[in-house]
Parts: sequence; structure tokens; C-alpha cells
Amino acid sequence: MLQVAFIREQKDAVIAGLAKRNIDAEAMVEEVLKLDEERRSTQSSLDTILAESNKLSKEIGMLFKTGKAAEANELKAKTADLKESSKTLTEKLNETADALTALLYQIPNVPHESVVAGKNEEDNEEVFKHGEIPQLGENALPHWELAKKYDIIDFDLGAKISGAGFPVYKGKGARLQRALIAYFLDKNTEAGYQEFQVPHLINEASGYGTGQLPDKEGQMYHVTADDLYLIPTAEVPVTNMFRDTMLNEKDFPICCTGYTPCFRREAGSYGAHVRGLNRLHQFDKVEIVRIEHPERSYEALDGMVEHVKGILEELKLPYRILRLCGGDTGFTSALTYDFEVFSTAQDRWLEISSVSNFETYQANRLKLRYKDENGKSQLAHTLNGSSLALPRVLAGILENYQTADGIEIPEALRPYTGFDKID
RNA sequence: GGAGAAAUGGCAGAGUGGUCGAAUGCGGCAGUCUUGAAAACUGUUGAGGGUCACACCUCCGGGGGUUCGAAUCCCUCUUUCUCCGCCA
Repeated sequence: MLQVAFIREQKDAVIAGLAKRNIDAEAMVEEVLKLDEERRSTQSSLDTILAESNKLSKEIGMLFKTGKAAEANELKAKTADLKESSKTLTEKLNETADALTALLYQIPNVPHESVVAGKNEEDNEEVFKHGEIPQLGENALPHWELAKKYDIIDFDLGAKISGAGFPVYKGKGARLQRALIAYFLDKNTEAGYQEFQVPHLINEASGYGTGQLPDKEGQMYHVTADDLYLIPTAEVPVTNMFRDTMLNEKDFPICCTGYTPCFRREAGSYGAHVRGLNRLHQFDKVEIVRIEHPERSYEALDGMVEHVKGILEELKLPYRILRLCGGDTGFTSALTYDFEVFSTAQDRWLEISSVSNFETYQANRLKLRYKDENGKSQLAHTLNGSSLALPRVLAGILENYQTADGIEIPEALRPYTGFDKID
């Protein structure tokens, strides 16, 4: 969430920034400032009462110690009023603070200055494009047909044991998937990211920490018996490792990578555009997460973008990079670049990575701070990106590498698959 | 799942109702000494709110309670450890 002090000092910039998301934030911002004002004045009144009450308690203690019980009891009587008003004020303080927090949870991050105003994906800016789109001719098949033809992914079998959106990978399909995971993890660790294996179920506090809760509650699978959520992305457990953490400047940068399955309910998503691997309830993803010094986070974001570019170029997949417009940028993000691979047989771009800088938005919820050179604690910046989301990369490979008699395996993956063709 | 023990500052570890935000040690930082370093010595060193700055308030795993007063007593939750049971 945004810091109240930031809203107070940069009110106009906050409103102008949120306008790029098509949000008229003026009323919310005014309400935040009002609640904050109220919170502080209530706190101050309460402090005065508590100070008085602490003073009396100490005096009572001294009196008892020196054997003046009568005087002590006299003072005791005086504390009753203080107690009553401190109780009332505490209640009011809690109400105000809760209302303030609840409101702050509803305000998304302020977009970076480079982000353009826009409503939806149509307003995103293409900032980079690379690779030749292969000419496959009339007989090119979409990946779900290829999956059937070569018997490498079985959607019906998954539907039988779980439901739609839970594919079963078979044989060379399963092996290709495993190869991609290993390949991505190796690329990431070579680039200096430390590998982690993290829990796939998270508690409520973690959901709040990275911003999935409360606003995306419906997107996650909720295991009610134990009040845990299935992770929608490794971002959640990985970033939450740093919840309630005080870092030193020399700890930066912190670079993590991890492979996890991801679970998303994707309620209400049906139709042709979600066919095959395009949108799933369970999919695999290798994620990179960075914790950065605020002054270097955009440099880090660029570095992450370059890193993902390197992988896609090694896989020789045609791709483009979009800088998301205000309306399409995720709730918690200040700046997001989406990577899309061109899926030849479907004749459309598929999002395969999303690289974001959250600045202090997550860190504020997470209480993820560091000590600056003056010994003052400051919020760190958090970033993350996919490198990469498996199903659509797989779709891209199947479709772009198909030939009349099989699917070629990209050169870079062959050491991992152990075969160079699916046929 | 059953029985018991525990949770204190970056770490270790005192503290069982009243000048305790918390002894002590280690670590960190600054200084003295040294050509420099180490060692030794001296000082300093938790977080949040609040203030121009002080004052002041809150925090001893989380939440609630008792009390004029709680790190200390009670309830509850979570986590860790030991023993038993079950188990990939």
C-alpha cells in the first residue's frame, strides 16, 4: 500500500498518477488524509492520558514502597477516570486506524512517470520487437492439435481427474516441460539469482504482504479447513520470505529465483481464446524476484528485462515487449513490462512474462526495510518477473517449431530434453 | 493425533508484579593505540508513532484479560523443542 506520508506530501502527484489508471482518486485521497489527521490527533490525546496514568502508577508504587498505603489508595481512585477515557480513545484509535488501512488497501500503486494513461491492453505501448515470424503455411496447427497429434498433452485426462484447465503432460511433453524448468532455473542462477524451493500454500498474512489479498481474493484457491491459499505465483512465497525484515545497504541486491506450480481460479474465463495451454488453473512458472535499493530499482528492472530477452533470443522465439498503460498495470505495480511470444498457428501474441517494479508498495505492507547510510530505516523496493511461464512458452515452441513431420526442439533445450524432435 | 517444555533487542542469554525498553556477552559502529591491520581499551548501538527539536506514547511470538501498575499472573492462538503414536 501507499505510504500515508507520501500521499500527504505528494497529494496532487498521487491523484494525477492514479488518473492514468482511470481512477478518480481525489475523494479517496481526501478521506485518507482526513482519517490520518484523525488518527494522529486521537493518538495524541490518548498519549496524554496514558502519560498521566503512567505517572500516577509510579507514584502509587512509591507510596506503597514507603508504607503510605492510605495515600496510595487515594490516588488509585483517581485512576478510574483516566482508565475509562483511555479505553474510549483506544477504541476510537483502532477504528480510525482500521478504516485508514482498509482504505489504503483499496488504492493501487501510483504508476511510474513513463507509464501512459490508458484503459486496457489496447493502450499498451510496444517498446521492443525481436525475431522473425516463421512462415508455416496452410497446414500449421495450433498447439492443442499438435499436442493431440503427437500425444504429448492430454487435456481430457486432466479434465477427468481434476477439471478443465488441468492438463496432463505425457512422455516427451512432460520431459520438455521439465527441460524448460531446468533450463530457466539454470539461466537464472547463472545470472546470479539464488534458487529457492518454497511452499505452495501460503497463509493470509503472506497474501496481504504481496497484495493478493484483499483485492484478489477470488483469484486464489482457498483451502478453508486450514485457512491457507494455493499460490497464484511464486512471487508470493518468495517475496514474503522477506516480510518483517531489516536489511543493510550491503545486502542489496537480493536476487531470488524459484520454480513453482501456480494455481489460479480464473473465474469466468471461457471460450476460444483460453483454449489449450492459453489459460490454465494450474501451470508451471519460474520466477525471479529482486529486493533492491530504491535508487537502483529501475536499473534492476532493466536488467531483468534484458535477462528475459536473452532467454527468449536463445530459444529463438519471436517476441515483443509492451510497457503496460495505466489501466492495464497490475494493482501493486508501478511499472510493468509484458513479454509476448508470437504464436504463429494461432496468429496472436501470448503473454509469457510480466516484469514489474513495485517500488515501496509491497515493502510497505511487508515491512521490508533497510538501514540507510544515516542509520534510518527506509522501505526497500521489490521487483519480480517471470522467467518464464511455461505453458505459453511451450505453446510458442510447439507452434513455431512445427514441421510437416514433427516438432523441432530449440538448440538450447536439447541438452535438457535429450532428444531433438517430437514426432 | 496425545503428553510435556519453551518463545525476550542482529545473535546468545538474564530478568516471576513497581524508576525494565530491559543486565551481561558476542556482533555492528565511532574513537584511542598502530606505518597499516589485529589485539587491547573507551564510547555508542532495537523498532514504530509523535514533535521544528524535545517531551511524551507504544512494542519482550500474535490476540484478549486481571491490576493503580505486566516481559513477569490468567485465557487463547501460532511456532519451536523433547517423548509417544502415525506416516512419504
